[in-house]
Amino acid sequence: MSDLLHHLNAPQLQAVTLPPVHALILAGAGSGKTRVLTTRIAWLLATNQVGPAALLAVTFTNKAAREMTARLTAQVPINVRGMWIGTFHGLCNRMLRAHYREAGLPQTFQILDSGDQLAMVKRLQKNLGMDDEKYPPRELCHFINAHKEQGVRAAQAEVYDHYTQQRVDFYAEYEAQCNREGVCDFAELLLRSYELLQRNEPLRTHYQQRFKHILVDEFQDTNRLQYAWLQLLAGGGAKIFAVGDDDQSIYRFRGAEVGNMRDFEAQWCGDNIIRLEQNYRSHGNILAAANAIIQHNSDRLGKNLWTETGAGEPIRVFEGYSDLDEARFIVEEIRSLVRDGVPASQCAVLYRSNAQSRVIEHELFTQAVPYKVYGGLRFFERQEIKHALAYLRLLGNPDDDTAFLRVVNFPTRGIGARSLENLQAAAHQMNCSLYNAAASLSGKAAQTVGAFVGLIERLRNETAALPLPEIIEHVSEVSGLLEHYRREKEGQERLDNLNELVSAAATFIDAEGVIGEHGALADFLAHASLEAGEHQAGEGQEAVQLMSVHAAKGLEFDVVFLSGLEQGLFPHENAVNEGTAGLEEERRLMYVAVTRARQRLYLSSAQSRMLHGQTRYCVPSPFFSEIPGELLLRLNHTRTPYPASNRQADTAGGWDGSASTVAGWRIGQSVEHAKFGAGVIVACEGRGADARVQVNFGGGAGMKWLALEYAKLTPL
DNA sequence: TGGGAGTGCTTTTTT
DNA sequence: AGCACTCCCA
Repeated sequence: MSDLLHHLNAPQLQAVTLPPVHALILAGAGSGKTRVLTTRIAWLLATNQVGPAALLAVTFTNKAAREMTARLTAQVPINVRGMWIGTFHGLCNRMLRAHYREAGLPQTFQILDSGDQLAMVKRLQKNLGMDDEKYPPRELCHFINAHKEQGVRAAQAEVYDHYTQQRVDFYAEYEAQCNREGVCDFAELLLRSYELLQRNEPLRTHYQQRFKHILVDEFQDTNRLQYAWLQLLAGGGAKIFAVGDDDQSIYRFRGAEVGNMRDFEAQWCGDNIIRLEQNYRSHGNILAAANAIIQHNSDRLGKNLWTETGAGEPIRVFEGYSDLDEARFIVEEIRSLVRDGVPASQCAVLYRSNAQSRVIEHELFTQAVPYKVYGGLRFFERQEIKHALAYLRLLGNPDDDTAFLRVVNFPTRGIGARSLENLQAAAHQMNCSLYNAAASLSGKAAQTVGAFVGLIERLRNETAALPLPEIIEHVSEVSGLLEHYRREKEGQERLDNLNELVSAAATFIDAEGVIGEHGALADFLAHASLEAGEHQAGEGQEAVQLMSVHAAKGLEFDVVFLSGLEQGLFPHENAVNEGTAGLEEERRLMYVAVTRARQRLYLSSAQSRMLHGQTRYCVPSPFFSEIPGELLLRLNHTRTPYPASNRQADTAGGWDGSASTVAGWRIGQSVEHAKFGAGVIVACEGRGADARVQVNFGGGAGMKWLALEYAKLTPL
């Protein structure tokens, strides 16, 4: 037990050993947040205050949940299998599986991932004859999800004009269709679990009495519904131990409400606020920069990171002539760092948007530096995997129209669009699933679709007694999936992945044991939806790590390159257009990025950048000026420009009629305007009296078109 | 049915 | 520029 608490600092110790009270732990970057959370759990168990069943610990990602479980197992000799440790979605899924009847769900209900949801929306839209240009499917998905995340059902949704009326009506249709098919989207898992607890008094009392301690990770990322769910569960006296950092709230765009922290502070936790401000990760200069940046935000709960480590190196700043030049600089630095013994995997290149990775990847590739890119397609999102899973879903739940349509004609079985239209019409009329409507078809479609239904029936019978991995093998073979990919020219990788799916199922069985009386299939499918699997990147390998700033949250590296620090890119212009709230979130993102670095931080920008197929001329990010100058070491202009011949140089008179010079002004030139201040010319147009230039004045005035005849510009 | 051409979009992302 | 998606034709 003393071992448990031995290495904690004073505030950490205080947090870990709090009596049973609601508490908010404000944990700065690198302050030992996860450690405090798991040690708190371990301490509660080790001191016999509660048993494992009385604890609920919730995270946002499966990775975080796994890490917590692993650390806990190392700290206390306890079987964590029965404990409620998991993601919000995972725990809600667990609750709904356990009480599917009370929740009004079929026992084998399937989970729609975002892609499935989008497909469902498109299909429904078509069936309802809804204009998909006026009502873009993605926007409808967002509309539905946003409502669910606010706890609002279609019946309660506010309608203020025809446009919302249409969307609310659609939301109602969507709900009805999900219920017919017996499927839940992600937000539905949460909302339905919440409603179940709210409406079902015995169940609510059961869980309220069972859980004595509720521990929440990354509390700043909770949305309204998640917060309400926690409050409901804690309604019977359980104590909420919430760990979070309002300065690292970077998911506002997907519904996270930092306001939950304030509310929790005001309504729940009273004076039980503990700040973890000692940082064990970064050198002093890096922390000083981070603190200086975040101080420009308003309405913070307030926190100041400090470290016992020395100031360390200055922050290196580089301004490239172009994105290519910037990339070349980064890769040269990395090569020299690696020569000096820094592991490549301890070098990370971060960027605001994924599109920026291309140039850097290209340069790394050219210089033969191994690298890994995070982000992109994940295992369970691959086409061949989704196909195989669709067959499996149909075995468990034939009413799953999304799965039905995905594979009814894959591999091709001569079932064309006409047949499917007829089938959908029939299903609509009979108010039943496509699968069940198949029998009512006539003509050729009756044969082809009938054969497909026969195939599914046959597969279901043949696999009834098989273990899960063998079910998957059998279904992949008999459905023709394997044969299809064997014939395909580039099919080997897909075959490998299907093999991998079989292994994944075997691993799953071993790890989880067979849960649920209906066998492992439904559990495995839920697992596949809830945990889409690893991104391509493999951790720990000797490769430079490339990722977006968002993806870097929670990670740390010896050396961090933060690239593309330009007005409009970081902070992103879309965010800036959202006003102060948008800009402040960008600033938090900047804060997250900076605090990823342990020893050395590079901040780089480019004067011109290829974006959406066009060269853009850029002004350095306003975030530069928020860092005290004495922390910075400017490396600019110590090198010669990257040879222009390596990319076509700007020549006067663009092919599309635009110009790169006009009346003596040229793109890229720095200018000063009496009213707007300093800026850079980013575009030229017209001639004579019509001559205009577009100038980027950065944070102050933004982009402006100026008529040269009137505007008073002076070269800088 | 499948591929080739044409069109439009483009911040961040977990479950 | 690059990618996803749609549409149309052989």
